[in-house]
Amino acid sequence: MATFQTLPGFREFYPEDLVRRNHIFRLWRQSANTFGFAEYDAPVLEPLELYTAKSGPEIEGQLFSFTDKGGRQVALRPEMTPTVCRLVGAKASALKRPIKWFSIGEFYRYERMQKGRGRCFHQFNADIFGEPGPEAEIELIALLIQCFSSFGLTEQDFHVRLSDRNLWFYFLAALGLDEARIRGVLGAVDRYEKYGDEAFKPYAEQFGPLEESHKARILAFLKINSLEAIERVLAEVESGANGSAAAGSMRARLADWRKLLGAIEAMGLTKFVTVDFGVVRGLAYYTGFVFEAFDRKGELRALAGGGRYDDLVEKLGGPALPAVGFAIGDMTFALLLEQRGLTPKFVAGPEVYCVIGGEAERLAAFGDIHALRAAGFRVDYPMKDLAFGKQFKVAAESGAKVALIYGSDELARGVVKLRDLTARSEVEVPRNEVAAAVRDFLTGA
RNA sequence: GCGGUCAUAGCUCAGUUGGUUAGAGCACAAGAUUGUGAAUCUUGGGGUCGCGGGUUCGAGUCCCGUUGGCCGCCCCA
Repeated sequence: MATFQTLPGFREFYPEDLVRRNHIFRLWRQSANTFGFAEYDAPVLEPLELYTAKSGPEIEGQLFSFTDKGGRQVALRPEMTPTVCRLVGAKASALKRPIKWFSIGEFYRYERMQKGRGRCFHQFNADIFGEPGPEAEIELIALLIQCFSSFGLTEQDFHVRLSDRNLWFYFLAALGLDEARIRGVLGAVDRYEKYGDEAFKPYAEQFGPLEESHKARILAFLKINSLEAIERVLAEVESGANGSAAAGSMRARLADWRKLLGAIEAMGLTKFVTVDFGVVRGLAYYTGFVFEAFDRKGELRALAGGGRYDDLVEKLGGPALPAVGFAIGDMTFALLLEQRGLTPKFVAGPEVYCVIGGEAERLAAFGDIHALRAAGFRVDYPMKDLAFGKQFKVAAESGAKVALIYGSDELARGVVKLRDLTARSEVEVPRNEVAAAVRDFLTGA
């Protein structure tokens, strides 16, 4: 039947699908608003260079990119971060600090579909610009947790894994590794959870095998899961040979950790946060704390990810401006809600359904219908004459709480019957009091 | 880019070693029923059997190709 198919990986939202999507967006937006974040939006189509500048030309293979009629190389946006960096960078000196922004938008990546991943998806993005200290991370991690909790998800359902690329850099530098080797090790750490020792293979191929003592210490560092564990490692580094410079940086960094974890505890959110140095996040532009949200059962791919990217605004042509942000994808998140039975089921139907006798009664009903709608009530009625029995059935199935009955008997007496569709009881009200009676009924008066 | 698996009505699926005009349930619509509800009965609309080719007297069924879905690998901003 379908001559034209939906493009592979793209989604269509029928009304019942859009109900669920809107529910998700509504609570995300509400959470961001309660945290004082301002909403923005931006174009879906951007210059290709916006993405190749940040991630290199290889990225183009994963973009919906093409040349437009003006000869411009363009791409559908695969993420929000470069765009928001441009927006903020362009007006940085005029924006009130702290800059707390969020958006909800659709993104496109030319990829093969998998569970929880398609070629188009929506993301909630929240970012704070201009705040170099952990105060920004505190606010964002709290918001991330709220974006999940507001759906009824608990610490049984998800947690936020928190790590720190700064400490990783200081630590690996103390081992005497140069920057290229450090990035190689971080790549292995990123894959370690999935592949175990295999994860170090690419490093070995590029730089030769890792020294055994180094590897043991790296694996121990990877297993850090608490503030106390960080302190133990710090003591080791301080007693190490070329550790003195790195030890100073690590000691200073520990103050940020205390501030961050202290604030999370004060908010009562400790149960949602897991210190886990196995998280480093793949891309190189993160410069400090990084975090990812996962389902507790570990069945789904990442629900959300974020971290600090202090160099990116400047790299994209703006002023030097520290930044932290995170994004939640809608596909995996919807899967989690589905698994936990937390998706809403009902389309918002009418509150009032009008049962109409015939053409003469229809004209009488129209006056009330329009007045009720103008007063803000959701009102529906059959568009063609139907048997009364059928109309009551439709009224009941519509989800309406109340039916208004416009029959010839009633109108002859100057009244309308108001039927309580739940209790199946009726009262008569004078025609000029219909709006008031409906309001009283629906508000429980 | 690679691999596995699947594709019949809006949905879930039957369909015999290849054999008449491709079926059921649900859903939708009409009627029984121009004044009162989730029931019942009757009836109806809806299919190029994903698409293309091949084998055959004959293909939903067998073969090849292709497109698409799902799952995994690579990747994951």
